[in-house]
Amino acid sequence: MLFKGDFDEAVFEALKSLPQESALTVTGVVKADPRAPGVPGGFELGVRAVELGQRAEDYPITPKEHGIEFLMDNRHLWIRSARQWALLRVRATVMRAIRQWLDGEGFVEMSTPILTPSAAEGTSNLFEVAYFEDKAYLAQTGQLYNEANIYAFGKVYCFGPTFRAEKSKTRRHLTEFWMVEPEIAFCDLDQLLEIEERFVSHLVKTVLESNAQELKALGRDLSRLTCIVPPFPRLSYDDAVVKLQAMQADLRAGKPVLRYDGAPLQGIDDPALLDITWGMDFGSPHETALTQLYEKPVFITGFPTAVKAFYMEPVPGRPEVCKSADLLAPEGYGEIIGGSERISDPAKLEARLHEHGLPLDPYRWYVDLRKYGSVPHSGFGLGVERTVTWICGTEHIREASPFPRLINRMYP
RNA sequence: UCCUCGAUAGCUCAAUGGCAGAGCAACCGGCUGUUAACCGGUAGGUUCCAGGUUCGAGCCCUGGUCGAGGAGCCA
Repeated sequence: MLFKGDFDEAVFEALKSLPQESALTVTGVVKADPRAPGVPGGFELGVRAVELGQRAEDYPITPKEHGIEFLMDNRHLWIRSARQWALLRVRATVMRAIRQWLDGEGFVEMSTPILTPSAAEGTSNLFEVAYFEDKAYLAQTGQLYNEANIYAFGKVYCFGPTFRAEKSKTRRHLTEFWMVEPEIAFCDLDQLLEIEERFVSHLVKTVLESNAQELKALGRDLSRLTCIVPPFPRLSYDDAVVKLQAMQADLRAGKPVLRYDGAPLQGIDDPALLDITWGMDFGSPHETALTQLYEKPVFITGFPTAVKAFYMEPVPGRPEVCKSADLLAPEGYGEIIGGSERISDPAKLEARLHEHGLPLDPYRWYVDLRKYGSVPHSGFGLGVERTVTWICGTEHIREASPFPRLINRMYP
């Protein structure tokens, strides 16, 4: 805060004309003033002396609305803006809380490789890189390696960037994103879900404690976060399909479909988007609809074995479904966690590889894990940017990463 | 890969097929407890590219390029 009386008229005029984002060193007296904005706010600096560092010229981001292409071209400057600044500070809190909670629960952090050998499972979703005379692929999961790690360390997690070469152009997809993947020995699906709901609740609670001002700056409705405590509702895939079919029928009949709080369902423009029969995987419209039925995140359990990965344990007596669970964030945000109990029997695993048409050779080490002291085990992967997007109540995932990588975006 | 929409001043957007416009930013002046301030003035254009229709195209047609939203796939 500068006052005219504290400065020579000419100096005051010169300072006043400094362009936005010029660099200054200021000296002054800190004082409390309720009118002062910012984070944490309530304090301001009565400036007595100013030393000019660098005078900025034509700062591109002006105090008005900008288009997304322009802002993304100027991402290196956009992160200075209040909203982006708040969002990225929440992201840092989430990343800290992830390690804090897992370390406190006795998990051991294990790095899994980012450069991985030619995966036999379709490489269309993987980024290929030159590896000397050979080819390598950027990892899209560390899970298989973590299954090896648990037999040495019990409870482990890997936490790092992961890569998907999917040609997705939606508000939920990045081609490079951060994922934390815990894996636990002697753990079945029910126990896994208890870990997940405690974990996610801790992340939300830590952000509420650490970033109240940031959430306020983002305009987040805090009541949507303070309610995030265990237990989370569990909905079987079977029941979810029935619910979706009923919702679709009501929409088609013009009957109101209500959210958990009694307000009308949002975001389903065409009832045909909710088409589903048992056996189909969920698309994003299905997640959008289901998540609005609950105040908290909801687990969808027991997906059809056919639409899920080969390593998921089939349900005893009902092999057409597997011990899998996705966690869908509320308010239409959708999947933030995918998890399952893994097959622990070597013969069963080999049979599943065969059913998926996968060669045994690249997975020999993975099958080995079931031959030497195999135990029931489970794990999950949580997407950091999706979680931050949900906690912050943000429209698009690209703002949850400092320098997001999207299908059409590598700069800056 | 598919569907929908879009591209005009530095930025955000207007403009019946008939002179290219506004707000913000910049620059000049006024004002000061402002927070995307306010008042007055100045300057700012290869209307994405290549063709075509027309007396005349920012606008209509064809083909591209780029972007946004969505689908599929997924965290």
